[in-house]
Amino acid sequence: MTEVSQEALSPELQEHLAQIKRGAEEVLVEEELIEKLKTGRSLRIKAGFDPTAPDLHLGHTVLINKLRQFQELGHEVLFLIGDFTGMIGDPTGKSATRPPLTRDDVIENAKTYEQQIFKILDPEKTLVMFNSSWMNEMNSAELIQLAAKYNVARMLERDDFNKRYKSGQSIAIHEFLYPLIQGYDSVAMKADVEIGGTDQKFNLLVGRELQKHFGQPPQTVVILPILEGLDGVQKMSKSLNNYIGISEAPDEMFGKIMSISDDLMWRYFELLSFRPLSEIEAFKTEIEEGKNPRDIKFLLGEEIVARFHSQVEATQARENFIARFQKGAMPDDIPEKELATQDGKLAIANLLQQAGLTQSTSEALRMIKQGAVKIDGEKVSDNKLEIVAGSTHVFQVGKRRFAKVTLK
RNA sequence: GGAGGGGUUCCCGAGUGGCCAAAGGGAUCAGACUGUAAAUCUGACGGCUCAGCCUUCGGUGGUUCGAAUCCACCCCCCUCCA
Repeated sequence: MTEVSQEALSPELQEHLAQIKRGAEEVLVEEELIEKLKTGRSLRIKAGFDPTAPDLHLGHTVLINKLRQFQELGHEVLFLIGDFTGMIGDPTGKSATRPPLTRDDVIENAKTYEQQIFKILDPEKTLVMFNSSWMNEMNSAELIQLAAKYNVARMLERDDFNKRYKSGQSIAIHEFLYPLIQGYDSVAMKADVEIGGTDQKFNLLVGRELQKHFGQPPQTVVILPILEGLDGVQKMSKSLNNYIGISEAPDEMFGKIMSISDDLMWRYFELLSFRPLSEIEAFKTEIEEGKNPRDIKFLLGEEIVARFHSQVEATQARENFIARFQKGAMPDDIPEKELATQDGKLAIANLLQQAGLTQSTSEALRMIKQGAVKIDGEKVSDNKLEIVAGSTHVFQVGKRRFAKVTLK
């Protein structure tokens, strides 16, 4: 192994490299990356995204944050939407073949992506691409030639293929094509660097192999960890409902960050904050010396809200949080509803259900029994209470569900 | 084509004729407490005109006073053999 002497690097390059490595699980191969950086040219940074899930959450932004860092260092981001590979679906073992998206769907989803990613990325240095634009041009003979460049034994190195093969579960032939095509994308895009999560490691490495076959220098692979969801255990995902969406309202976003455990907060700081690592270490020290972790969590919440909304809204979100949960105040943006009555009155349980505060009248009755229901701040204990028409009150279920209801 | 295993309430998963709206765990929600929508503890967790009633255990149809549990057919998933 040729050891690259760190001393040979200029301080500027060292800083450059340190930034790229921040939070990254692995950089393969670092020496090659250094060589590329030394040339001083703007590198082509690839990252691939699924065409079906344009609703980004903070988990996705770990990757996007890294892309932004590259942009700040003067490189160009190639944001790839895998509309062709989306037809296959990355093999997970259980997902069936996905319904194909129409051209319009793809364009629509791409727009949604742009709206969201440009809150983080610089549009001037971002190129949005679609892999259908070269894959639709490829004919069967070419596809077979592509397939000939890889072999079954190497494919079976991939962990999930390996497990399924050993345990006798089926692997459809087309599933082998997914890593191949993703790898070929790197060839078509002439990527210098590709970024992906740990679950993508195998696919990213296939890209390197294929580039070599096609006479290109292999891309450097930067592997980022997968962000845990609000529960702190499973990965952040929409289907597990443990996510924070980047287009959520400021109060909601702030509240969700406050709901993560004190332990998980550090993980979020590491992967989501743009603060220097030294500052984050200082926070830890402060807490050890007796500072309330809540106050540090406030800083994280504000930073994230400010990124996707604004500093003003972030400050407001923090103040709202303090007012609502520490002082028990009502929010100032209570949704207003009008409900009709049959005979001039409405039972409390039905009202709560119709106002959307509970899913069913049964749930409403349970909530009353548990002491969770308030009218204008007064706790309700009578589950047969009737509200007369012509009145307006603020109804509350728990600490977070409010509605101002006018009965007609 | 043959043999076998399985489909239970949001998820996992018990339950082989009445004691089953269905154990247990997870998720979720609420209450208490607090330093926060952390942690911890307690409770709730199909629906309704709610001490009662109604609808659920892949689907349809049976047997029975009574079925998630038994029978028939059908649909779907998995494993092994060919």
